[in-house]
Amino acid sequence: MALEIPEVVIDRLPIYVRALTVLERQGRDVVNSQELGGKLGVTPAQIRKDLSYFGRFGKQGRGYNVKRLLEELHQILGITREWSMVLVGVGQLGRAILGYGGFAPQGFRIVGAFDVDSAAVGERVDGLEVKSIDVLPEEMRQLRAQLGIVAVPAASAQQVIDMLVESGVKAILNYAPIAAHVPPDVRIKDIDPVLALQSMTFYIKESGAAP
Amino acid sequence: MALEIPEVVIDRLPIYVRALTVLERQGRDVVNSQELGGKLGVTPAQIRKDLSYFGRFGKQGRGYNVKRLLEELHQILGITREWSMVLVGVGQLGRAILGYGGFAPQGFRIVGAFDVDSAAVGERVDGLEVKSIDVLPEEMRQLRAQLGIVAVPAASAQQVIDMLVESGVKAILNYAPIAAHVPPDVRIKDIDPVLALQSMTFYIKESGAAP
DNA sequence: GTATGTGAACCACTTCACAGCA
DNA sequence: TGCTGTGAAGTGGTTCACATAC
Repeated sequence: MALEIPEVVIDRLPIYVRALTVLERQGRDVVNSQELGGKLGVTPAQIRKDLSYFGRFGKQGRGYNVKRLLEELHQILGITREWSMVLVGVGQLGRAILGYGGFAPQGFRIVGAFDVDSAAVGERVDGLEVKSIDVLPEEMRQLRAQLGIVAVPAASAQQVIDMLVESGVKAILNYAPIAAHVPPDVRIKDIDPVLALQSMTFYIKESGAAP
Repeated sequence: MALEIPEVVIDRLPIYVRALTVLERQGRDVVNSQELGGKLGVTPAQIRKDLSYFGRFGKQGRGYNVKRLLEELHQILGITREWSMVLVGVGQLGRAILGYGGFAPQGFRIVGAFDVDSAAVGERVDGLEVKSIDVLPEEMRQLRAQLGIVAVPAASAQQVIDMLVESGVKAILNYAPIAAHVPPDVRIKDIDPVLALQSMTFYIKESGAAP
């Protein structure tokens, strides 16, 4: 159980969780690495190796107990508990994030919403009062959110990220189209659909007629 | 110019484009791999190696001409032209995608919107009439969209993806939380903020107090 | 003098293949 | 017998370091 687990491995664990959750809901007791791999487009060996970083969760000749493995993965990823998040940027994108129903069922709750635009401040969106970005630091002392979501324009994103880091946030989900700088103890993941599209067009650029 | 360019390389090109676009707007003529790397959190050697797959765009002793390199990258990625996309799923998430202002400036246009829900069909959202999923195949013959965006619930996502593939779509941006199966000639990229969050909590799970 | 382009060396992740256990 | 767990082998990507060009 070495201390150096590749980040790619950690990135795969949530997809295992997702697939196992489906299996559990279907009432499946056991699954083997072959079947799980088939569903996810991952080789069976990959799955077994990934899991072996954390322990021995399977039974030879049978496979993995779905419920047991799911619990272990929850534990490993730290998603047995609820996580509080603050959102910065309550424009069109920010509102969509606030309204997104996919976070809550997985234990991620948005507990604060902030914006620079004084027009938005004071407004109530999805049950949350939008606060001024200026009060972020003091509000954060109450909220104690460990996660931040950034949904501001590129121009102000780095500044907002600095404020979140300053306020003690340890992980950031960044929707702004910038390569942000954060201290080494802070995690950041970018969500940028345009980048995804731009890399896919490379592979299909010869095919199909232009409009 | 080998035929086997690593996918990771292709995935980085759009971030180079993004950074170079900013530099161009600032009126910068030249940039070297050191500076560009600093902005992006990528080593200078990485950038040079990545670019070397496609040609020699730099000048020794000087660096890269910003405008020239940007044009080359646009060409490589196939983003000199406009791309048409169809959206399937006009729920809360789909509406947010339709309203998202980040696609159009990069040349990605949503030209069709579809839904299973007959209540949504016929409605006009962001200037587009929502059509029934049933007419997707025939509509696609007119629209000739090469890209598809999937914003339907997990339960129907694979089915929708199959239909898009059937209709000739060659790349899919998938917002549904599933590991979809597509033929080898079809590209797919997933956007799932929950997965991003769940992998970050691994690293921060010891820190901070629970609510 | 300075920064690119690139083989070679290095490192990290994936896959293999089989011993070991249920 | 069947499938896990895992060292060892293999593969692919990154970094080095320097010849090359401006």
